[in-house]
Amino acid sequence: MVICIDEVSEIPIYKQIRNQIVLGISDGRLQPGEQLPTVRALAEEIGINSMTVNKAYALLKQEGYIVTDRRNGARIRNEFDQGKYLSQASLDNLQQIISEANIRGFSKEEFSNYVKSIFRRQIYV
Amino acid sequence: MVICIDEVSEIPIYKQIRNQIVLGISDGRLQPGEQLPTVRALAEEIGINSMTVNKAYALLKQEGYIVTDRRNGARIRNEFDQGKYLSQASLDNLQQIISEANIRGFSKEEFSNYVKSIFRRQIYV
Amino acid sequence: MVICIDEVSEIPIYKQIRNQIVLGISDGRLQPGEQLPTVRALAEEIGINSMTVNKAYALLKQEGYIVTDRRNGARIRNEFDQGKYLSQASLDNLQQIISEANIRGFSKEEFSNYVKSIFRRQIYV
Amino acid sequence: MVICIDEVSEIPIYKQIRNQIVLGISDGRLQPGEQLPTVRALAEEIGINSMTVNKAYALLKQEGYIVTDRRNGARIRNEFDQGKYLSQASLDNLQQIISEANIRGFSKEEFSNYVKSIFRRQIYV
DNA sequence: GTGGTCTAGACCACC
DNA sequence: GTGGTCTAGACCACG
Repeated sequence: MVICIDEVSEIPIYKQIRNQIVLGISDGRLQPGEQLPTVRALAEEIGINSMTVNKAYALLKQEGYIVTDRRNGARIRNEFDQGKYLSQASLDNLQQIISEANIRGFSKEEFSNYVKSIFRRQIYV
Repeated sequence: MVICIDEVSEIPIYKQIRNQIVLGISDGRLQPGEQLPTVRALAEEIGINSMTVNKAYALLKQEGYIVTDRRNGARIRNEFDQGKYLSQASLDNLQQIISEANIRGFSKEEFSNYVKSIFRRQIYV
Repeated sequence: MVICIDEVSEIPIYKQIRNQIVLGISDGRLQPGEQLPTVRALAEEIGINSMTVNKAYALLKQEGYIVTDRRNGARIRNEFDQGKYLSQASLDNLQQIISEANIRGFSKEEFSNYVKSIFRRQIYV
Repeated sequence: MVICIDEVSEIPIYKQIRNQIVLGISDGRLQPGEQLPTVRALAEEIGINSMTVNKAYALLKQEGYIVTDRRNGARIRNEFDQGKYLSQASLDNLQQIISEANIRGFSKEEFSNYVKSIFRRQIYV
């Protein structure tokens, strides 16, 4: 999977990496148990410092998306908690987005359909 | 409308102010055309630096939520573009939230219903 | 409060800092709401890199012991969750320690009294 | 006795082996004088590098839990020093755990009872 | 080889 | 001024 960094974005690089890997897990480009590139390899590929990749991996590990193993490097977790909850931060974000949508003229049904149109299990096999 | 600052939050204060005003517009606590407190008044009321309020107002103006004129200070915009679109930043955020939801076991329908349950036009008259 | 680093210890410096601050909170040398030295100040005082202190503070923040505030730097949290639980890591550690005690001849009562003798709310006023 | 390795754990494998053997001695699954599998056999059984098992055995020997002789391989020590003391490392760990417990609302008596509830001589004969 | 830690020094957003 | 982020390069424990 290719990681793309937007250097002018105000989102820190380590978070961009984290976001794209979460995205990859969600849409199936990254399969459970799949091997991630090593910290050094990914750093070199993107052209950034390995500490930054390290921080991204540490965050993903802390959030439970990946596991790190001294032998094999980092891997996508095998099983995820299917608890159907969102983190508080995501919930707050969602509330803000809904406010924006409301102001921009979305009705409840329109926005719900809009969300549905984005939500797709895209399995890349 | 009362603005509440969470000093502990990772979200910068100026963005908290912006978020709460957008929320207020969305749920009707702030009506189109309504006058906002002056930068100095709001800063004093909250107990923060007026530069911070200034920054929040500048952001709101740039995003098209408020208008300022030299005589009357800041006011909520009279009419909003009902174009039914989201800013690119919100769209990116939404995509991330949906990814998280997908990984946590939400189905498309479950999540869309979840969103619907949060989306409410709360008109405070 | 004085932070003392053992340079030859196998415990990473950032964790030594974290440990000593938790200890300080527990025995009252650090009061709820109390100001911590800035990242730079503590780094200089100890004679280490500020990134290392940064990492210690980030860990303490993540564990809920301190809060950071863009205006005032880092402070001890005001209120702690009194849920009477231990982290899984501490529980595992405790089990190991108890095994060692058992092998070294402690009876259940002796060890429990031993623990009691260490457990003291030492309020330094 | 079965040794189980958690590949995801942050605890190095050699220490996991050491911990489980100490646990086994404590609860009686490993009897004084009992023969341990050879380094090579255990490594093969667990499916890890024999250097890792070697390191675990070296640590156990250094801590006085096992003895090795050239002919018979490794054996659990026949008699343990019943001096009712803990290693400095364990003492430090215990102090940290008690701090955490104190902060989380445990009283001295509650925690000592909690410890007592974990402390059990489980003799597997 | 891997991830984890640390350094010295820099820049940034926020307030 | 603060904490947060990033870099370039180093060393270490682990396996």
